[in-house]
Amino acid sequence: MPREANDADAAFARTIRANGGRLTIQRAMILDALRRLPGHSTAEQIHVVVSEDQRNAEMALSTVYRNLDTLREMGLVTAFDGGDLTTYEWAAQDTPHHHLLCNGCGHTTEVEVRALHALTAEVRETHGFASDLRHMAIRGQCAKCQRESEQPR
Amino acid sequence: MPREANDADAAFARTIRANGGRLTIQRAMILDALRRLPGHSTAEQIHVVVSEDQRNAEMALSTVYRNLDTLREMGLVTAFDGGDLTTYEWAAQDTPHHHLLCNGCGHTTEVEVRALHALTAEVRETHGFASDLRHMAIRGQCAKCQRESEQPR
DNA sequence: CTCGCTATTGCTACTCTTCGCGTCAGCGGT
DNA sequence: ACCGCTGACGCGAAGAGTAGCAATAGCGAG
Repeated sequence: MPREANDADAAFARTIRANGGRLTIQRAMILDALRRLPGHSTAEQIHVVVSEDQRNAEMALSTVYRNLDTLREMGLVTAFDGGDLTTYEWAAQDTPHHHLLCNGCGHTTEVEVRALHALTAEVRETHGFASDLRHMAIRGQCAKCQRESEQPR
Repeated sequence: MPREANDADAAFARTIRANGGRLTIQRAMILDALRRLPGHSTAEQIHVVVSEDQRNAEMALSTVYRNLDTLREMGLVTAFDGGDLTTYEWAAQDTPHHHLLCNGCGHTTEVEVRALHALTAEVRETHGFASDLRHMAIRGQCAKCQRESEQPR
């Protein structure tokens, strides 16, 4: 067992307790699955991984959803609703990025946007709101769909 | 019949046809409902309004959803998924605004954010993406939830 | 180590939204 | 004014995600 894992586990437990939560086997298993899965994963995928890892009992799908939501509230997980499925990602290993979501074709592109610092600052000053800009969805029209709608048949 | 209505109807029909769509009675009725309903409305509310207005046949709820989605793709309607229900708004009468969505209490606040111009510009230059910033969701923690998590019990 | 409080789990029922498919009706062309 | 092509409608059912509730199990206190 590498040392990192223990550190991460400890930090995980600390954060959960700090929010008045409990470190259950289910949550530990979800943490594990999230660390194992690269990038965005759906609740269903996480459920499958967790079910394969038969260290303990099976887990209800609703428990997966519930915990992902709880962990998101605690800031340990980021969620992104891409119009179709909702995907989740372990916040610690998440390189901050954003999603360009095309209204036309529904395609999403991951990008990094520098201009968001100004946004964070403005929202904090004017509303005391601490924005979490990981996984923000920016709707609009991608280059391809723009061309198509400008030159109809 | 005021003149505006006819103008709006004509523009509506033009936009729909330009996108290869057809102006059906159902779409006209939804347009009407959206103009009548102030601010954000759910598909269910729109369905109710449309059903009261018995000019024509009833409309299936799935038709309401389908058309709202189609109109959104055409840019005539803006949609916002507030974590619970999805709300829609007639784009023409929509004062551009954004939503601060708290991860903790789930409360949403409508705001206007000036810093978004820079974001639009950056995304257009780097990705050729025409962002539609009406109804953007900004996740984070509201002032109240920040205080609560800083001073636990 | 044991006890008790209460957060969490599993199950099931339910809600919101989308999909598939057969039928209907805009709308462009004759 | 009539035809035909194909987009749109209605209906029924599937899918994703949530809520309610009784039973279970963390975790802090004694």
